[in-house]
Amino acid sequence: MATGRTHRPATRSRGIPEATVARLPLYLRALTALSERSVPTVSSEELAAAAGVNSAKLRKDFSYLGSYGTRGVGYDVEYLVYQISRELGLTQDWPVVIVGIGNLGAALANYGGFASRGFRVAALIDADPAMAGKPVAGIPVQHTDELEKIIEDNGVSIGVIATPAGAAQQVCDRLVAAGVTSILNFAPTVLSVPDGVDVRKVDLSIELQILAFHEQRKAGEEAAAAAGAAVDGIPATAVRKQSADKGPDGDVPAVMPA
Amino acid sequence: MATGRTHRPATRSRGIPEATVARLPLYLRALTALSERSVPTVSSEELAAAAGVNSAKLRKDFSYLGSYGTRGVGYDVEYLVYQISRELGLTQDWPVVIVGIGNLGAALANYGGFASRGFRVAALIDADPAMAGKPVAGIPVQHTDELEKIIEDNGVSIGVIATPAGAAQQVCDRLVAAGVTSILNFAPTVLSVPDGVDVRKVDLSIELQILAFHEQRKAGEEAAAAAGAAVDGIPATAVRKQSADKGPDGDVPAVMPA
DNA sequence: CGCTGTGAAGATATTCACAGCG
DNA sequence: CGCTGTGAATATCTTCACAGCG
Repeated sequence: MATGRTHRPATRSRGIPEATVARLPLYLRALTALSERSVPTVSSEELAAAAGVNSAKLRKDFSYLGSYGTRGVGYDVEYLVYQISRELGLTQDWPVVIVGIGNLGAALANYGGFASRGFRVAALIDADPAMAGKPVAGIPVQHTDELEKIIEDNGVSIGVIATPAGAAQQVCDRLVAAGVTSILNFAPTVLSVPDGVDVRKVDLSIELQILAFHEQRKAGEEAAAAAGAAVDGIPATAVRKQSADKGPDGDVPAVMPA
Repeated sequence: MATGRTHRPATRSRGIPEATVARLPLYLRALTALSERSVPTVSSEELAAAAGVNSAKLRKDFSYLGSYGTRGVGYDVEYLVYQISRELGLTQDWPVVIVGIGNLGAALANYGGFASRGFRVAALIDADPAMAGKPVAGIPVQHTDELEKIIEDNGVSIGVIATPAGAAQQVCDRLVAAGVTSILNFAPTVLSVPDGVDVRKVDLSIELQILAFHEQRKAGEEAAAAAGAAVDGIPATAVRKQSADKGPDGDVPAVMPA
């Protein structure tokens, strides 16, 4: 509540469905691997297997981009690599800033997948004065005070937030005010952003929780009638297990304070 | 192609839709924050705002769990925290191993959100003998040779892979063979796993590419008829931009080799 | 004949809008 | 009267299955 909208409303881009967009990078990676092995063409079946999807889905996805295949043959690898890259906007250079250079921020700075896809780490920013000047992944860390200047000087439109949860919204606001319109958020918080700004979220703990859900299900199926459903009819005045104890700060990833 | 199935087929658990499961952790986090502030009840509207979703969706999500609210009032925070925790399987302890202790692995090991949700880092594993014994986040790193023993001794069913792409499938196979049935994969590769094993993927570079897509779109809308569509009718023998150069190993996050 | 491209069917997910309980 | 819980309407995504091009 307050700062207006929050999530991207499935912007319904040109005509390409969001679900398809989310898979294009997957196809691109598989195609790049083929390209490096100098494979000239692939069938939808082969490429789908390499990307971990089914072939009908892949063909439908590609159909939104245009008719880039050849019936009876398959797809030209190089051609598709180019088309998908272009569609994703990877034929241009995207300067990116990473804010919050703890373990995670450092891992991101070192991540090879960035540079290899048109993303260039323009700057690393941290609130800790002791970090200033220290090189991480060959790039000197700059202090948060410089944030606005860095964004403007480098024409940065994509920002990565890897700070503790408590600092994320504030950093986000500054990034947005300085002109950033896309944010990749690793802090476990919901960010409020104005319309027109995209936020994507990566949350390690959420992924684990989803796994735990399915894991529990599996265990339940095995034990089935074995142990029997012991815990279930809880009185309306709950039981609670591990909610309001533990440290004062909910969910903060223990990266360097920013 | 080869190792059988690949992705989780939307296991369609009890009756709870996958999309709902994916949001439960979000609600849980918001509720935990309220709980810490000793807020006794919330309306769907308030909670939805805190979780960044709309209230109709939230109510529908909760309706799959049961009727835990009170009409005219809202939801009891503590009670809901418990119910969601239980549904997600967080009332039990999940020992987790992290394989690949580079920057990313270390960030994960230090991540507070794990411990706070019933996940316990049972062991850190790395292939580099030089790492063995070195403590990371207070836990001594063990060598890959011990992997099977560690899994069995600790009854681990969830594994986190933070190795370079090249090692991921191999590590995955060993984890699965040793009894792991849920995997969180940070390596930029498609993992093949047998039926019954869940894989979730977190891919930093994919998220950025999705942002770039939308970012490009925004730019395009602004410039609209300005610059005009210059690049488009490319001959079928592509142009390629940045595919087959760069280091020999596609997408590897530059974490410690495993 | 093989494989793409795609309508149409089916499955999921989201949103609306309101009945009905506290 | 306020707010939940939910059928019904809509939107989105996936899968099927096959026409039709190379």
